[in-house]
Amino acid sequence: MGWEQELGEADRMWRTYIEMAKHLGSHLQQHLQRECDLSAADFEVLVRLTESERREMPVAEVAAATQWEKSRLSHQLTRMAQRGLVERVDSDDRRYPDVRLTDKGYAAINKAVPEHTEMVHALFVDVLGPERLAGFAQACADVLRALDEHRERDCSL
Amino acid sequence: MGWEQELGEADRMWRTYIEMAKHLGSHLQQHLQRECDLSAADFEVLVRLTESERREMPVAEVAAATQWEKSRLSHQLTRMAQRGLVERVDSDDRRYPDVRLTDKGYAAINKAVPEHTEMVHALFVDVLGPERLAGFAQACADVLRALDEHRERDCSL
DNA sequence: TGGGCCGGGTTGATACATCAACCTGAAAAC
DNA sequence: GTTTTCAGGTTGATGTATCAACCCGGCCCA
Repeated sequence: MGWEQELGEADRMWRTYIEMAKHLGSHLQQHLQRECDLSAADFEVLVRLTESERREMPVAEVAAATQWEKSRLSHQLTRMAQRGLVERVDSDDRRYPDVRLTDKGYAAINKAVPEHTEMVHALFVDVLGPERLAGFAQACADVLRALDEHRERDCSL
Repeated sequence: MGWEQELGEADRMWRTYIEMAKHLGSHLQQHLQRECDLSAADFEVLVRLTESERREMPVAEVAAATQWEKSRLSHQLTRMAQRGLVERVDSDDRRYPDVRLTDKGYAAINKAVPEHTEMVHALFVDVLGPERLAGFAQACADVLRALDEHRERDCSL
């Protein structure tokens, strides 16, 4: 043994971040589930669909927006369709069907978004305040950039 | 529609955080899976077990450390036991068995931790630098505190 | 001493994530 | 015009997360 007792400052800060991310995520998720009967996955798909004027878009577009694997999305859409939140509709190219938000799905997301947003503000935005929030977001952006660079290096090997 | 086009600064910053958390988490997870054949859940359990001198502790202690539900932990331990990473051993009180790190589990975690730590430094700690890291961690701690307070209010209703 | 209580653990069912294999039909190649 | 190719979608299998139901052995109490 040995290393695990010798956590430096930086590692403890990393753990603080992990703790925060875990708790914040599960809190928001549980709220969504209990109050709106939506999983985080449901919520994400529904939000993307509202970003289309016609409440309908190609599956590939949802996949691009969510950055999910195609199979994950397909399974998710099957479950959501069974629960009546969305429906698959054929488009001109029969290979690539569209997904449409049903009225039920529309009602669900319109109830969920304001509640979710309120929660995000209460637990995150308002806690940090404008300046610290900006700094925090900048830090996140920097980490994201580092991740992209790292991924590029990995691919070029 | 309407609200979804009117994202304020704060909401875009929230999304930046969500993006970062998602990418960073999945990157670390994939690395762990590919290089060490460990899931994030495996990793967490193994780390907690190394925090005991004897590589062994009561299930309840692991549950407390990870803050997992008892059933989640039980399922996880079953799978890890099947793969030979841990084993359940009876303690004096037959109701509450202990979990012990096997040699295979010990080897796995000793390979994984340094790699994981290196990755965390490369992608997070070193990207932010000492001052910004401290600010970031402080922000996380504040959000955590807000979460705790919020949860208390919820319970007292 | 022999019920019944009770806290912690396990099990089962369902939802979600991931990987690999497969299907499908439009468009390219011939 | 037939064959090939191929991007994108679906399906199945396995691992993981969560909830509810159940089990079990020590403890309390009569």
